[in-house]
Amino acid sequence: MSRELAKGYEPHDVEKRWYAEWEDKGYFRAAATSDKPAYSIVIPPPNVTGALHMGHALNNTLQDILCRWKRMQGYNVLWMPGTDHAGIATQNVVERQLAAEGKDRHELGREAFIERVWKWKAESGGQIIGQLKRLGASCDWERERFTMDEGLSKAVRTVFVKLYQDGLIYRDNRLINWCPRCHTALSDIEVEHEEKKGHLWHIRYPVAGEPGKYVVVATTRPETMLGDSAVAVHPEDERYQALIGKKVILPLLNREIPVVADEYVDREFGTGVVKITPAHDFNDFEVGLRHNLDRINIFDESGVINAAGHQYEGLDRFAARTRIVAELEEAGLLERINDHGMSVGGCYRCKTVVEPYLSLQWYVKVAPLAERALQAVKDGRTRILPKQWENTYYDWMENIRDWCISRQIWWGHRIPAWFCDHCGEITVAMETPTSCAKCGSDELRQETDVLDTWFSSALWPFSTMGWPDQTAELKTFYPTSCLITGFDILFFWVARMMMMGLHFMDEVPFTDVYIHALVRDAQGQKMSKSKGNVIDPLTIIEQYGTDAFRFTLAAFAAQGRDIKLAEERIAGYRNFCNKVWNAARFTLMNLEGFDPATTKIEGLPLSQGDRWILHRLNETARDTGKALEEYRYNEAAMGLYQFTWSEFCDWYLELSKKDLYGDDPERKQTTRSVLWYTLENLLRLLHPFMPFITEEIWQALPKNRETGNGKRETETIMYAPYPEYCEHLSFPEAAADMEKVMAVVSGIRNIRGEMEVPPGREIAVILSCGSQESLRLMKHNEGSILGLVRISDLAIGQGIEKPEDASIQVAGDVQIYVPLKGLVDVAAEEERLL
RNA sequence: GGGCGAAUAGCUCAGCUGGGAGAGCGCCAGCCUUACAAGCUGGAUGUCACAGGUUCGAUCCCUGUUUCGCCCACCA
Repeated sequence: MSRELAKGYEPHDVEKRWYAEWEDKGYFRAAATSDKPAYSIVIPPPNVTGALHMGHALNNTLQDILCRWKRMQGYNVLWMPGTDHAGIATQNVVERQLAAEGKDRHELGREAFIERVWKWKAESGGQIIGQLKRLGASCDWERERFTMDEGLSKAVRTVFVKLYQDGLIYRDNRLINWCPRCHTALSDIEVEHEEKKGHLWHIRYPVAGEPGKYVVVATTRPETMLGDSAVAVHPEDERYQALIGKKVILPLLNREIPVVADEYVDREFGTGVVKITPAHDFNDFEVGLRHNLDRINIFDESGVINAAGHQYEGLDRFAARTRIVAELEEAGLLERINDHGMSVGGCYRCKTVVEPYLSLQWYVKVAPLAERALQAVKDGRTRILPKQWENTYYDWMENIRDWCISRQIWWGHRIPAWFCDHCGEITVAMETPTSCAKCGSDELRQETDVLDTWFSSALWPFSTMGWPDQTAELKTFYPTSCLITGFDILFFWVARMMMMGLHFMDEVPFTDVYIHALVRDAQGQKMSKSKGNVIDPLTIIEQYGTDAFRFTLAAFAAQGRDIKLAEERIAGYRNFCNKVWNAARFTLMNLEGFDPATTKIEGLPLSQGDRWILHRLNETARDTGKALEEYRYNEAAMGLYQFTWSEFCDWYLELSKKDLYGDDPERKQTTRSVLWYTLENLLRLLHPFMPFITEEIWQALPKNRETGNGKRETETIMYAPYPEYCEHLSFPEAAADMEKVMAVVSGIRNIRGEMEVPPGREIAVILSCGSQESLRLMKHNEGSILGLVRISDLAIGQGIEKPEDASIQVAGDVQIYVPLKGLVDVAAEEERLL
């Protein structure tokens, strides 16, 4: 029995009701083993600390569309959900809370702090999961994982131990990027470079033993001079030949440092003399290696000058700069200051300016891993779409440097390495060793560092499926079918999953990678809290409904282009939802007592209009599927929009009234069948995009009783088969004719106005054929009703300027009938009017 | 310094393998028409950034220019 639908679509109640139902019934569940073909996607795990933002909304809408579509196509779909422990980010959140209580983590101690983070996670972490549900995400929630849960921790330890044994993990004391606020090392890609205005200070370094003589060095960071252990010139620079091998006096500290010759120096830049600070500059570090220079670390872990800076000890690095510049000037050693643009690196978590910092860290030797990851894409075993991202991927993989994986924070996977204080042996093992394997001492202490968050997420495609155990899930769902993500984590995540997947599973982690755009505001600005231009997806959902929002995102998701989200567009698709809703109401009103089982489309006496809409439905199904195959979400969405509104609603529903309200029972029944069939299939096509409204209407549609006890093949539209192109419902000639009808009706509109149109609500346009002229337009349609227009279509008040305006040149053979009031002879009308 | 992308109606954007310039919103005019005023009907609006080239034909392909945006890079 059909249910009464409310006059306008009210999303909130519908969304809540159906999501609960789907979840209760276990419709999102994937089977570990199944006869059906497998389709799998792993979610890019959002940070536990996260709240749903536009990026998530887009990313997960696109994934959900694919999952729902594949499920309807009969696949055994696994959408693996979960969250990331987000080391630094999460630690920062909890540290801020502590700060608000006037405490810091060191007061608590490591264990208590970690406990506190877990407590926080239990209480308020994972709100994003609830928000994903609001979005309609059809993840298999029963499988939800966390990058620090027991299974994933085991996977992380296994990988670490194996890589260590393979010689792919090592420790080294070198310069890394250090965040003086987070107090941890960062990998190269965790540093965000920004062009900033700075200065180039030209400083005089007196030559030792030659009073009055000095060389001028140019630097953007005068405070680092405290750590200078040389100045360098180019070996072939004629100006400075005499200087090479001599010593200069480091101003302020009055330390003698050598002048070295190194090809690294650019003669053209500045004065051609460079101060060398091996402990605080990546280039200088290399120069220092070549010339065996001291590495003088002048900062503590907060970027405050340490004892090596003598009289400046205790000064923050920027305060030190100010003071050093002032003192140099006082001493007459500051020659000049130039404005100078430069790029400054900031911590990707807290934006603090990072410091090149000398320290002992753990690294992954990535070159061998990268080679395979590179090859897999070149071979096409993994496709990256849009294709232009392949180059970016290649470029990065080809120039990749070793990955610093240790972090000096507490929240994360603690590195499974133990140091023996007696013999210095390092034991790397799955479980805590009881004694040193080398000297037998039981005084072992575990490494305090934890792993980079991205280390555990690199394992996500297989760790979530139970690896290192050989599970049925791995067998069924690995490699995954597709990964959908933003380009911002191509290096952080995608590239590393490729490396780890190939190394540990010997197979790529996914066959397709679809890179989507960034969501910006309507002006094209990146959304950020500081700019105050953030649009909250949940506010949008409240206001317009999830389906409208999802449809908007899909319609905007053109490949390779950022999305500038304009709120008016969302309103437009909210209207579209309402249009679908009302088309359904109209259909339902006319389907009283209709049983789809009794009237199969095949074999019905279809009118031209029937054939046309069935043909267009058929084409739309074909086009939508094809667009989705190619990740052309916007084309799929736009095609459905056009079909629904401009064809089904604007034309077919109007045409159908003639038959539905007419007195030909056969026509009426056929029309009801076509209406039902078209709407039912349209709902299925729309379902991946608009899951809620389509389920609500689908449930209200008359059920096919053929399957027994009034039930459908499936209880939910989620598992109703996705429409495919059917050869026998292809009526190209009907489509061609209908286009002509539309053209003719438009033509008739041109002669309205000066026609006397009797009162009444509708008229039918009937075309009969006779002459050659009309045959050209209407040859298959003798005597049939081709179009129905409302009386208001024939608006009064607009005349014809010239005969060509009446594009009904065949008017002599065309008659307009007004069913309620009799017949208007167009030929006569035209005669009269023109 | 390399690399990538974009420039189409007032606004936000489609336009995939050269031949019709399009959508939504906004604007103007008219409609409370029993599916829908979150709607219906009609209307106005464009040197498709600029300059060359290829072609019977270019928004689309090629070259160059300009303007924006992004990514990567160790020139102090």
